[in-house]
Amino acid sequence: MTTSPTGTPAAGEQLDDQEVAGLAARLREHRLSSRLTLEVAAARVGLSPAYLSRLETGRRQPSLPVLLGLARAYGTSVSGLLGETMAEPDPVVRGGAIEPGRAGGWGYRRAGAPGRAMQALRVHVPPGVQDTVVRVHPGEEWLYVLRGSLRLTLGDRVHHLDVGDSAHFDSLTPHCIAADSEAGVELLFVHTLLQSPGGELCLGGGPAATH
Amino acid sequence: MTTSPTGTPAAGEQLDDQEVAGLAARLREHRLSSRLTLEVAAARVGLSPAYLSRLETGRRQPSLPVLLGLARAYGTSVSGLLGETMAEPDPVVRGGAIEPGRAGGWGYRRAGAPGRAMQALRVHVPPGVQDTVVRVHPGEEWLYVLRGSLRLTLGDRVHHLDVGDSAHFDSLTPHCIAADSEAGVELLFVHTLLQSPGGELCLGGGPAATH
DNA sequence: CGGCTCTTTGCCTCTGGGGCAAATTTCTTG
DNA sequence: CAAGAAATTTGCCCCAGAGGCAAAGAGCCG
Repeated sequence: MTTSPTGTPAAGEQLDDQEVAGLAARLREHRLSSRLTLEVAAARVGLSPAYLSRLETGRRQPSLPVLLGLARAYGTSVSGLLGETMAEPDPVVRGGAIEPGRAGGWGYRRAGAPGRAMQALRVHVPPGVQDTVVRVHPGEEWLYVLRGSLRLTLGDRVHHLDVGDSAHFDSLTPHCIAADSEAGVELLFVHTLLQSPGGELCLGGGPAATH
Repeated sequence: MTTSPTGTPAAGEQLDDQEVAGLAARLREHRLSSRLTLEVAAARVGLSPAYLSRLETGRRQPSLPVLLGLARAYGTSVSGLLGETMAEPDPVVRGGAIEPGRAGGWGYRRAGAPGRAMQALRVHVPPGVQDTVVRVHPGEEWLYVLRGSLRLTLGDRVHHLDVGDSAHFDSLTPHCIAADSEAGVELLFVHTLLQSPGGELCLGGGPAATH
């Protein structure tokens, strides 16, 4: 891109140096933490050490195949290498605004864009409660068991979770939860409503354009 | 790669057609679900419609900058486009010990499925850790203190959270966290990535498919 | 200092990203 | 059904840049 061969006015592009610089750093970090030499690492991915050096110094940027190869070689994901908000060493940097979450009660609160929201609740499910039929809607759900044990049914599979375990699933999957211990179960529940970029919710049920 | 100019025996490379085919499909899927035309979408990312078409039909593969641009434009992450949902039919993640992270002494443990819009981690922040400069990005974050106490700075305000407290805020707010107790602090972290451009495509009197 | 290993840099080649414009297909309408 | 308009695909071309090789730096140790 940048400048087109024919002399294009060039469109808005530019590889967030931020992003790329990070990539370079991360690549080196990964290699070093594995105590590999450029030569060895390069061989692993099928590259020349010289080129790998350039990648790590940010003077070149890998093509997709190479990027994938690197990710695989280092046992990470591409997004990991790119520092895309994911479980990665450096990215673990966020903080939060305080919320008057009262102990024992709920720590529920909504913030930011009203459109798409993430909601978090602390729930206590008493023992006797029968399966809760849960609505299926687009989005994701995540939960973490704080106390007691939980029986989680996802689709046709039943999972058993104890303290410290967590689950992450698509809300479209039919799901229901129930306590699996005498004293019931206490858990943190976070869910989002969003997904699908354009979202078709705006086009009413209409068949939208006959085809 | 492939074959070296000088005549290299060629290293092991090959873009998992699997992966690339998926990318193409996903690109199209995203664009269509946003009801955008090649032309519009291409303009958005700064590409020519023709090229975008090629990407969506898998006859070309995007360079890194382009890939990033596309991900941003469609409100997804690169890993999303690459379908890095990673083998994970099992949505349940067991507790287990937190691994001592390398970067800055942070320790974290993924507590949810990777490659989704919502990410969950269990993090351990050691006591001495200095404030971490945090990047601001669109999305929401939520955290819950499992053990220890936390000092978090949100914008210019400093908050103090103890076990059981939680916080929920917009990721755009400059924020950073630090342990506020001897033994550091352990917390659950959940965050989402949102698409930047508000969904203005389908609301209001938009020409949405007349007919 | 002279060798040894690891990393960076100069230089060169050729692949393939990517634009433009024409061709083709698809949906509308008169 | 043909004329038109809009959207997608394809032919063609060009050059930026991926990526290899080999030589030039850096550290290290005896």
